[in-house]
Amino acid sequence: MNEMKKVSLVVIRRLPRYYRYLTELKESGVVRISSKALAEKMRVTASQIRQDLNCFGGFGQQGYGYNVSQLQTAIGDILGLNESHTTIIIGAGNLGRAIANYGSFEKRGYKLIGIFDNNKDLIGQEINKIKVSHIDTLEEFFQKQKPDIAILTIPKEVAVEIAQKLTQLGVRGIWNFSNMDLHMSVEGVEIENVHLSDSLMTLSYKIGQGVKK
Amino acid sequence: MNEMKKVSLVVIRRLPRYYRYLTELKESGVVRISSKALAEKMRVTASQIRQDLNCFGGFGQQGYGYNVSQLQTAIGDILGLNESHTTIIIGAGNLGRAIANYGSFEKRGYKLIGIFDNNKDLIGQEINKIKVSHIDTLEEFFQKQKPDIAILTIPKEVAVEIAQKLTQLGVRGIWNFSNMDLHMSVEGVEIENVHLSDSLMTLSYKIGQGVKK
DNA sequence: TAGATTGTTAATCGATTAACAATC
DNA sequence: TAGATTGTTAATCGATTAACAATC
Repeated sequence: MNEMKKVSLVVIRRLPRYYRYLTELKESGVVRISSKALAEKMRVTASQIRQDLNCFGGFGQQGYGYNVSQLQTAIGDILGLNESHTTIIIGAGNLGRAIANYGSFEKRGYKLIGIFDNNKDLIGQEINKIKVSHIDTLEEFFQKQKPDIAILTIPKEVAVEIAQKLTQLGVRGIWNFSNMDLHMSVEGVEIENVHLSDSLMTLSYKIGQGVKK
Repeated sequence: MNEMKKVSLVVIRRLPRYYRYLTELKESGVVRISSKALAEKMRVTASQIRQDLNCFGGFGQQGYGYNVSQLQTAIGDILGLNESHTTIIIGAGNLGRAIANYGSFEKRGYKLIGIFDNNKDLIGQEINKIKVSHIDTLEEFFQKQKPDIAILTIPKEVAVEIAQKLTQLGVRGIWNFSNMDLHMSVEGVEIENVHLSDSLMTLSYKIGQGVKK
Protein backbone atom coordinates (compact mmCIF):
# COMPACT_ATOMS: atom_id res chain seq x y z
CA MET A 1 0.00 0.00 0.00
CA ASN A 2 2.56 2.50 1.23
CA GLU A 3 5.35 2.28 -1.35
CA MET A 4 8.47 2.68 0.72
CA LYS A 5 11.28 2.17 -1.79
CA LYS A 6 13.60 4.76 -0.30
CA VAL A 7 14.87 7.03 -3.03
CA SER A 8 18.62 7.45 -3.07
CA LEU A 9 20.17 10.79 -2.22
CA VAL A 10 21.83 11.17 -5.62
CA VAL A 11 18.42 11.16 -7.21
CA ILE A 12 17.02 13.64 -4.68
CA ARG A 13 19.88 16.02 -5.32
CA ARG A 14 19.04 16.04 -9.00
CA LEU A 15 15.42 17.05 -8.43
CA PRO A 16 16.09 20.75 -7.84
CA ARG A 17 17.92 20.82 -11.15
CA TYR A 18 14.95 19.30 -12.96
CA TYR A 19 12.80 21.81 -11.20
CA ARG A 20 14.95 24.67 -12.47
CA TYR A 21 14.91 23.53 -16.06
CA LEU A 22 11.20 22.83 -16.01
CA THR A 23 10.45 26.23 -14.50
CA GLU A 24 12.49 27.84 -17.23
CA LEU A 25 10.66 25.85 -19.92
CA LYS A 26 7.30 26.66 -18.42
CA GLU A 27 8.13 30.36 -18.30
CA SER A 28 9.10 30.32 -21.93
CA GLY A 29 5.79 28.73 -22.80
CA VAL A 30 6.84 25.19 -23.60
CA VAL A 31 3.91 22.86 -23.01
CA ARG A 32 5.33 19.39 -23.47
CA ILE A 33 8.79 17.87 -23.56
CA SER A 34 10.18 14.40 -24.13
CA SER A 35 12.84 12.88 -21.93
CA LYS A 36 15.10 12.96 -24.96
CA ALA A 37 14.70 16.70 -25.53
CA LEU A 38 15.05 17.51 -21.84
CA ALA A 39 18.11 15.28 -21.65
CA GLU A 40 19.80 17.24 -24.40
CA LYS A 41 19.08 20.53 -22.69
CA MET A 42 20.37 19.27 -19.37
CA ARG A 43 23.28 17.28 -20.75
CA VAL A 44 22.28 14.04 -19.15
CA THR A 45 20.82 10.83 -20.61
CA ALA A 46 17.13 10.39 -21.30
CA SER A 47 17.36 7.10 -19.45
CA GLN A 48 18.46 8.85 -16.30
CA ILE A 49 15.60 11.30 -16.45
CA ARG A 50 13.04 8.53 -16.89
CA GLN A 51 14.57 6.44 -14.14
CA ASP A 52 14.71 9.39 -11.77
CA LEU A 53 11.14 10.45 -12.35
CA ASN A 54 9.85 6.92 -12.04
CA CYS A 55 11.10 6.80 -8.48
CA PHE A 56 8.14 9.03 -7.71
CA GLY A 57 5.54 7.91 -10.18
CA GLY A 58 4.63 7.85 -13.84
CA PHE A 59 4.41 11.48 -14.81
CA GLY A 60 4.68 10.97 -18.52
CA GLN A 61 2.56 9.56 -21.25
CA GLN A 62 3.74 7.16 -23.92
CA GLY A 63 4.03 8.72 -27.32
CA TYR A 64 3.67 12.21 -25.90
CA GLY A 65 6.30 12.89 -23.29
CA TYR A 66 5.79 15.02 -20.21
CA ASN A 67 3.55 17.97 -19.63
CA VAL A 68 5.99 20.65 -18.51
CA SER A 69 3.72 22.48 -16.14
CA GLN A 70 2.35 19.34 -14.53
CA LEU A 71 5.77 17.85 -14.07
CA GLN A 72 7.14 21.05 -12.62
CA THR A 73 4.33 21.15 -10.08
CA ALA A 74 4.80 17.48 -9.25
CA ILE A 75 8.51 17.91 -8.59
CA GLY A 76 7.80 21.03 -6.59
CA ASP A 77 5.43 18.98 -4.46
CA ILE A 78 8.01 16.26 -3.92
CA LEU A 79 10.52 18.89 -2.85
CA GLY A 80 7.99 20.47 -0.54
CA LEU A 81 8.05 23.79 -2.35
CA ASN A 82 4.32 24.10 -2.52
CA GLU A 83 3.89 24.33 1.21
CA SER A 84 5.32 27.27 3.05
CA HIS A 85 8.34 27.00 5.34
CA THR A 86 9.31 29.47 8.00
CA THR A 87 12.99 30.24 8.41
CA ILE A 88 15.29 32.12 10.74
CA ILE A 89 18.83 33.26 10.10
CA ILE A 90 21.41 32.96 12.82
CA GLY A 91 24.38 35.22 12.21
CA ALA A 92 23.76 38.65 10.69
CA GLY A 93 27.15 38.94 9.01
CA ASN A 94 27.69 39.42 5.31
CA LEU A 95 26.44 36.02 4.26
CA GLY A 96 23.46 36.15 6.59
CA ARG A 97 22.48 39.50 5.16
CA ALA A 98 22.93 38.30 1.61
CA ILE A 99 20.62 35.37 2.24
CA ALA A 100 18.10 37.54 4.09
CA ASN A 101 17.93 39.82 1.11
CA TYR A 102 17.79 37.06 -1.45
CA GLY A 103 14.32 37.48 -2.86
CA SER A 104 13.94 34.24 -4.71
CA PHE A 105 13.64 32.22 -1.52
CA GLU A 106 10.44 34.01 -0.57
CA LYS A 107 9.09 33.20 -3.99
CA ARG A 108 9.55 29.50 -3.36
CA GLY A 109 7.69 29.53 -0.08
CA TYR A 110 10.46 30.19 2.40
CA LYS A 111 9.34 32.88 4.78
CA LEU A 112 12.01 34.57 6.88
CA ILE A 113 10.58 35.34 10.31
CA GLY A 114 13.64 36.09 12.43
CA ILE A 115 17.30 37.06 12.41
CA PHE A 116 19.58 36.54 15.39
CA ASP A 117 23.08 37.59 16.34
CA ASN A 118 25.15 38.02 19.46
CA ASN A 119 26.66 41.34 18.42
CA LYS A 120 24.92 44.10 20.41
CA ASP A 121 25.62 46.66 17.69
CA LEU A 122 23.43 44.77 15.26
CA ILE A 123 20.45 44.17 17.53
CA GLY A 124 17.44 46.14 16.42
CA GLN A 125 18.88 46.83 12.99
CA GLU A 126 16.53 45.95 10.16
CA ILE A 127 17.49 43.55 7.38
CA ASN A 128 14.88 43.04 4.72
CA LYS A 129 12.23 44.31 7.13
CA ILE A 130 13.17 41.86 9.90
CA LYS A 131 14.68 43.25 13.10
CA VAL A 132 17.82 41.52 14.34
CA SER A 133 17.27 39.98 17.77
CA HIS A 134 19.78 38.90 20.35
CA ILE A 135 20.62 35.23 20.25
CA ASP A 136 19.65 34.98 23.91
CA THR A 137 16.04 35.56 22.93
CA LEU A 138 15.99 32.49 20.72
CA GLU A 139 14.25 30.25 23.22
CA GLU A 140 11.59 32.84 23.91
CA PHE A 141 11.10 33.23 20.16
CA PHE A 142 10.53 29.51 19.72
CA GLN A 143 7.84 29.59 22.38
CA LYS A 144 5.82 31.94 20.22
CA GLN A 145 6.77 30.76 16.75
CA LYS A 146 8.27 27.52 15.61
CA PRO A 147 10.43 28.13 12.56
CA ASP A 148 10.92 25.08 10.36
CA ILE A 149 14.40 25.87 9.16
CA ALA A 150 17.36 27.61 10.78
CA ILE A 151 20.02 29.04 8.51
CA LEU A 152 23.40 29.08 10.21
CA THR A 153 25.76 31.78 9.00
CA ILE A 154 27.95 31.81 12.07
CA PRO A 155 31.61 30.97 12.79
CA LYS A 156 32.39 27.30 13.21
CA GLU A 157 33.41 27.85 16.83
CA VAL A 158 29.81 28.33 17.89
CA ALA A 159 28.09 26.16 15.33
CA VAL A 160 27.76 22.99 17.39
CA GLU A 161 26.45 24.81 20.44
CA ILE A 162 23.82 26.68 18.43
CA ALA A 163 22.85 23.59 16.50
CA GLN A 164 22.27 21.71 19.73
CA LYS A 165 20.18 24.54 21.07
CA LEU A 166 18.08 24.58 17.90
CA THR A 167 17.60 20.85 17.99
CA GLN A 168 16.45 21.07 21.56
CA LEU A 169 13.99 23.80 20.64
CA GLY A 170 12.50 21.61 17.94
CA VAL A 171 13.77 23.01 14.67
CA ARG A 172 13.16 20.67 11.75
CA GLY A 173 16.00 21.54 9.45
CA ILE A 174 19.37 23.25 9.66
CA TRP A 175 20.96 24.81 6.60
CA ASN A 176 24.51 25.11 7.77
CA PHE A 177 27.03 27.50 6.20
CA SER A 178 29.52 27.45 9.05
CA ASN A 179 32.81 25.99 7.95
CA MET A 180 32.31 22.72 9.79
CA ASP A 181 30.17 19.68 9.15
CA LEU A 182 27.23 19.25 11.45
CA HIS A 183 25.64 15.89 11.99
CA MET A 184 23.03 15.91 14.68
CA SER A 185 22.14 12.31 15.10
CA VAL A 186 18.81 13.38 16.51
CA GLU A 187 15.81 11.83 14.82
CA GLY A 188 13.71 14.39 13.01
CA VAL A 189 16.29 17.10 12.55
CA GLU A 190 17.63 17.24 9.02
CA ILE A 191 20.85 18.97 8.09
CA GLU A 192 22.34 20.34 4.90
CA ASN A 193 25.95 21.37 5.17
CA VAL A 194 27.10 23.88 2.57
CA HIS A 195 30.77 24.49 2.04
CA LEU A 196 31.25 27.26 -0.44
CA SER A 197 35.00 27.08 -0.21
CA ASP A 198 34.97 23.39 -1.14
CA SER A 199 33.52 24.35 -4.46
CA LEU A 200 36.16 27.03 -4.99
CA MET A 201 38.90 24.52 -4.19
CA THR A 202 37.48 22.09 -6.71
CA LEU A 203 37.66 24.88 -9.25
CA SER A 204 41.34 25.54 -8.43
CA TYR A 205 42.03 21.87 -8.88
CA LYS A 206 40.42 21.86 -12.31
CA ILE A 207 42.38 24.94 -13.32
CA GLY A 208 45.61 23.39 -12.14
CA GLN A 209 44.94 20.24 -14.14
CA GLY A 210 44.09 22.23 -17.24
CA VAL A 211 47.61 23.55 -17.33
CA LYS A 212 49.25 20.16 -17.44
CA LYS A 213 47.09 18.96 -20.32
CA MET B 1 56.55 8.15 -16.92
CA ASN B 2 53.69 10.62 -16.73
CA GLU B 3 51.03 8.81 -14.74
CA MET B 4 47.81 9.95 -16.38
CA LYS B 5 45.17 7.86 -14.65
CA LYS B 6 42.51 10.57 -14.61
CA VAL B 7 41.09 10.92 -11.13
CA SER B 8 37.33 10.84 -11.00
CA LEU B 9 35.39 13.94 -10.03
CA VAL B 10 33.79 12.28 -7.00
CA VAL B 11 37.24 11.82 -5.53
CA ILE B 12 38.28 15.39 -6.34
CA ARG B 13 35.21 16.74 -4.63
CA ARG B 14 36.14 14.92 -1.47
CA LEU B 15 39.60 16.48 -1.29
CA PRO B 16 38.50 19.83 0.14
CA ARG B 17 36.78 17.94 2.92
CA TYR B 18 39.95 16.04 3.74
CA TYR B 19 41.77 19.33 3.66
CA ARG B 20 39.35 20.82 6.16
CA TYR B 21 39.63 17.99 8.63
CA LEU B 22 43.40 17.83 8.33
CA THR B 23 43.70 21.57 8.86
CA GLU B 24 41.59 21.27 11.97
CA LEU B 25 43.69 18.38 13.26
CA LYS B 26 46.90 20.23 12.52
CA GLU B 27 45.66 23.31 14.34
CA SER B 28 44.80 21.27 17.38
CA GLY B 29 48.31 19.85 17.41
CA VAL B 30 47.67 16.31 16.18
CA VAL B 31 50.84 14.98 14.54
CA ARG B 32 49.81 11.65 13.08
CA ILE B 33 46.56 9.93 12.23
CA SER B 34 45.57 6.55 10.84
CA SER B 35 43.02 6.14 8.07
CA LYS B 36 40.86 4.37 10.63
CA ALA B 37 40.85 7.26 13.09
CA LEU B 38 40.30 9.85 10.36
CA ALA B 39 37.50 7.74 8.93
CA GLU B 40 35.70 7.75 12.25
CA LYS B 41 36.00 11.50 12.55
CA MET B 42 34.77 12.05 9.02
CA ARG B 43 32.16 9.32 9.04
CA VAL B 44 33.45 7.53 5.99
CA THR B 45 35.27 4.23 5.60
CA ALA B 46 39.02 3.88 6.09
CA SER B 47 39.10 2.07 2.77
CA GLN B 48 37.73 5.07 0.99
CA ILE B 49 40.30 7.38 2.50
CA ARG B 50 43.17 5.10 1.51
CA GLN B 51 41.78 4.62 -1.99
CA ASP B 52 41.25 8.32 -2.47
CA LEU B 53 44.71 9.31 -1.30
CA ASN B 54 46.37 6.65 -3.37
CA CYS B 55 45.02 8.28 -6.50
CA PHE B 56 47.70 10.88 -5.89
CA GLY B 57 50.50 8.92 -4.28
CA GLY B 58 51.51 7.05 -1.17
CA PHE B 59 51.35 9.62 1.56
CA GLY B 60 51.24 7.21 4.46
CA GLN B 61 53.58 4.82 6.11
CA GLN B 62 52.75 1.26 7.10
CA GLY B 63 52.37 0.74 10.79
CA TYR B 64 52.32 4.47 11.42
CA GLY B 65 49.56 6.15 9.45
CA TYR B 66 49.74 9.61 7.96
CA ASN B 67 51.62 12.65 9.11
CA VAL B 68 48.86 15.23 9.48
CA SER B 69 50.86 18.28 8.51
CA GLN B 70 52.52 16.63 5.53
CA LEU B 71 49.27 15.24 4.24
CA GLN B 72 47.52 18.55 4.67
CA THR B 73 50.21 20.29 2.64
CA ALA B 74 50.13 17.57 -0.01
CA ILE B 75 46.38 17.87 -0.48
CA GLY B 76 46.68 21.65 -0.49
CA ASP B 77 49.20 21.28 -3.32
CA ILE B 78 46.92 19.00 -5.29
CA LEU B 79 44.10 21.51 -4.92
CA GLY B 80 46.37 24.35 -5.96
CA LEU B 81 45.99 26.18 -2.66
CA ASN B 82 49.66 26.76 -2.22
CA GLU B 83 49.92 28.96 -5.25
CA SER B 84 48.13 32.28 -5.34
CA HIS B 85 45.08 32.90 -7.51
CA THR B 86 43.77 36.29 -8.50
CA THR B 87 40.02 36.74 -8.56
CA ILE B 88 37.44 39.28 -9.62
CA ILE B 89 33.83 39.51 -8.61
CA ILE B 90 31.20 40.40 -11.17
CA GLY B 91 28.03 41.64 -9.53
CA ALA B 92 28.30 43.81 -6.42
CA GLY B 93 24.97 42.79 -4.94
CA ASN B 94 24.49 41.17 -1.57
CA LEU B 95 26.15 37.90 -2.42
CA GLY B 96 29.02 39.58 -4.24
CA ARG B 97 29.65 41.75 -1.21
CA ALA B 98 29.47 38.82 1.15
CA ILE B 99 32.07 36.94 -0.86
CA ALA B 100 34.26 40.03 -1.21
CA ASN B 101 34.28 40.40 2.55
CA TYR B 102 34.79 36.75 3.26
CA GLY B 103 38.25 36.75 4.80
CA SER B 104 39.05 33.09 4.66
CA PHE B 105 39.46 33.09 0.90
CA GLU B 106 42.43 35.45 1.14
CA LYS B 107 43.98 33.11 3.66
CA ARG B 108 43.89 30.29 1.16
CA GLY B 109 45.64 32.23 -1.55
CA TYR B 110 42.71 33.79 -3.39
CA LYS B 111 43.45 37.45 -3.95
CA LEU B 112 40.55 39.68 -4.94
CA ILE B 113 41.77 42.31 -7.40
CA GLY B 114 38.59 43.71 -8.90
CA ILE B 115 34.85 44.11 -8.50
CA PHE B 116 32.55 44.98 -11.40
CA ASP B 117 28.93 45.96 -11.74
CA ASN B 118 26.71 47.74 -14.22
CA ASN B 119 24.85 49.82 -11.65
CA LYS B 120 26.20 53.39 -11.82
CA ASP B 121 25.31 54.04 -8.18
CA LEU B 122 27.79 51.41 -7.05
CA ILE B 123 30.74 52.44 -9.20
CA GLY B 124 33.54 53.85 -7.11
CA GLN B 125 32.15 52.46 -3.90
CA GLU B 126 34.69 50.49 -1.88
CA ILE B 127 34.08 46.89 -0.82
CA ASN B 128 36.81 45.35 1.25
CA LYS B 129 39.23 47.99 -0.04
CA ILE B 130 38.46 47.29 -3.69
CA LYS B 131 36.70 49.99 -5.74
CA VAL B 132 33.76 48.81 -7.79
CA SER B 133 34.38 49.40 -11.51
CA HIS B 134 31.91 49.55 -14.35
CA ILE B 135 31.50 46.31 -16.23
CA ASP B 136 32.37 48.16 -19.44
CA THR B 137 35.93 48.53 -18.19
CA LEU B 138 36.39 44.78 -17.93
CA GLU B 139 38.29 44.41 -21.16
CA GLU B 140 40.62 47.24 -20.28
CA PHE B 141 41.18 45.65 -16.89
CA PHE B 142 42.18 42.35 -18.47
CA GLN B 143 44.75 44.13 -20.59
CA LYS B 144 46.56 45.18 -17.45
CA GLN B 145 45.87 42.27 -15.16
CA LYS B 146 44.78 38.77 -15.96
CA PRO B 147 42.67 37.43 -13.13
CA ASP B 148 42.58 33.65 -12.87
CA ILE B 149 39.08 33.30 -11.54
CA ALA B 150 35.89 35.28 -12.10
CA ILE B 151 33.16 35.00 -9.50
CA LEU B 152 29.74 35.54 -11.04
CA THR B 153 27.13 36.91 -8.67
CA ILE B 154 24.84 38.29 -11.33
CA PRO B 155 21.29 37.56 -12.49
CA LYS B 156 20.90 34.60 -14.80
CA GLU B 157 19.72 36.86 -17.62
CA VAL B 158 23.21 38.24 -18.16
CA ALA B 159 25.25 35.23 -17.08
CA VAL B 160 25.86 33.70 -20.50
CA GLU B 161 26.86 36.98 -22.07
CA ILE B 162 29.33 37.80 -19.29
CA ALA B 163 30.71 34.28 -19.24
CA GLN B 164 31.37 34.45 -22.97
CA LYS B 165 33.11 37.78 -22.57
CA LEU B 166 35.28 36.40 -19.77
CA THR B 167 36.17 33.34 -21.79
CA GLN B 168 37.18 35.54 -24.67
CA LEU B 169 39.34 37.63 -22.38
CA GLY B 170 41.17 34.55 -21.18
CA VAL B 171 39.85 33.86 -17.71
CA ARG B 172 40.80 30.41 -16.44
CA GLY B 173 37.95 29.62 -14.12
CA ILE B 174 34.41 30.79 -13.51
CA TRP B 175 32.76 30.33 -10.15
CA ASN B 176 29.15 30.78 -11.10
CA PHE B 177 26.45 31.68 -8.59
CA SER B 178 23.89 32.87 -11.09
CA ASN B 179 20.83 30.70 -11.06
CA MET B 180 21.62 28.94 -14.33
CA ASP B 181 24.11 26.29 -15.32
CA LEU B 182 27.01 27.48 -17.39
CA HIS B 183 28.95 25.10 -19.58
CA MET B 184 31.42 26.84 -21.77
CA SER B 185 32.71 24.14 -23.97
CA VAL B 186 35.86 26.13 -24.50
CA GLU B 187 39.05 24.27 -23.77
CA GLY B 188 40.92 25.70 -20.83
CA VAL B 189 38.05 27.47 -19.10
CA GLU B 190 36.83 25.59 -16.07
CA ILE B 191 33.46 26.18 -14.48
CA GLU B 192 31.94 25.50 -11.10
CA ASN B 193 28.23 26.10 -10.90
CA VAL B 194 26.91 26.72 -7.41
CA HIS B 195 23.19 26.54 -6.77
CA LEU B 196 22.49 27.53 -3.20
CA SER B 197 18.78 27.06 -3.61
CA ASP B 198 19.26 23.47 -4.78
CA SER B 199 20.70 22.70 -1.39
CA LEU B 200 17.79 24.38 0.38
CA MET B 201 15.31 22.38 -1.70
CA THR B 202 17.09 19.17 -0.80
CA LEU B 203 16.67 20.16 2.82
CA SER B 204 12.93 20.74 2.36
CA TYR B 205 12.64 17.33 0.79
CA LYS B 206 14.36 15.69 3.75
CA ILE B 207 12.11 17.54 6.17
CA GLY B 208 9.03 16.49 4.25
CA GLN B 209 10.11 12.86 4.32
CA GLY B 210 10.82 13.01 8.03
CA VAL B 211 7.17 13.69 8.68
CA LYS B 212 5.90 10.60 6.94
CA LYS B 213 8.27 8.31 8.82
C1' DT C 1 -3.51 2.87 -37.48
C1' DA C 2 1.49 4.08 -37.31
C1' DG C 3 4.80 6.63 -34.80
C1' DA C 4 6.54 8.23 -30.74
C1' DT C 5 7.90 7.84 -26.30
C1' DT C 6 7.18 6.16 -21.93
C1' DG C 7 7.93 2.80 -17.89
C1' DT C 8 10.68 -0.88 -16.68
C1' DT C 9 13.74 -4.76 -16.96
C1' DA C 10 18.30 -6.26 -17.96
C1' DA C 11 23.31 -5.15 -18.90
C1' DT C 12 27.10 -2.32 -17.99
C1' DC C 13 29.85 0.54 -15.73
C1' DG C 14 31.98 2.80 -11.87
C1' DA C 15 32.46 3.50 -7.07
C1' DT C 16 32.76 1.59 -2.52
C1' DT C 17 34.07 -1.79 0.65
C1' DA C 18 36.57 -5.82 2.20
C1' DA C 19 40.59 -8.36 2.54
C1' DC C 20 45.30 -9.15 2.92
C1' DA C 21 50.15 -9.23 1.66
C1' DA C 22 53.79 -5.83 2.07
C1' DT C 23 56.35 -3.20 5.18
C1' DC C 24 57.43 0.27 8.50
C1' DT D 1 60.78 -8.79 16.61
C1' DA D 2 55.68 -8.15 16.96
C1' DG D 3 52.04 -5.00 16.07
C1' DA D 4 50.03 -1.72 13.37
C1' DT D 5 48.63 0.14 9.33
C1' DT D 6 49.39 1.08 4.75
C1' DG D 7 48.92 0.28 -0.48
C1' DT D 8 46.52 -2.48 -3.53
C1' DT D 9 43.90 -6.24 -5.43
C1' DA D 10 39.57 -8.54 -5.50
C1' DA D 11 34.52 -8.63 -4.28
C1' DT D 12 30.41 -6.19 -3.70
C1' DC D 13 27.32 -2.90 -4.22
C1' DG D 14 24.84 0.82 -6.39
C1' DA D 15 24.14 3.88 -10.11
C1' DT D 16 23.90 4.62 -14.99
C1' DT D 17 22.84 3.27 -19.50
C1' DA D 18 20.75 0.41 -23.01
C1' DA D 19 17.01 -2.00 -24.77
C1' DC D 20 12.41 -2.98 -25.64
C1' DA D 21 7.64 -4.27 -24.74
C1' DA D 22 3.67 -1.58 -23.38
C1' DT D 23 0.72 1.98 -24.73
C1' DC D 24 -0.82 6.56 -25.75
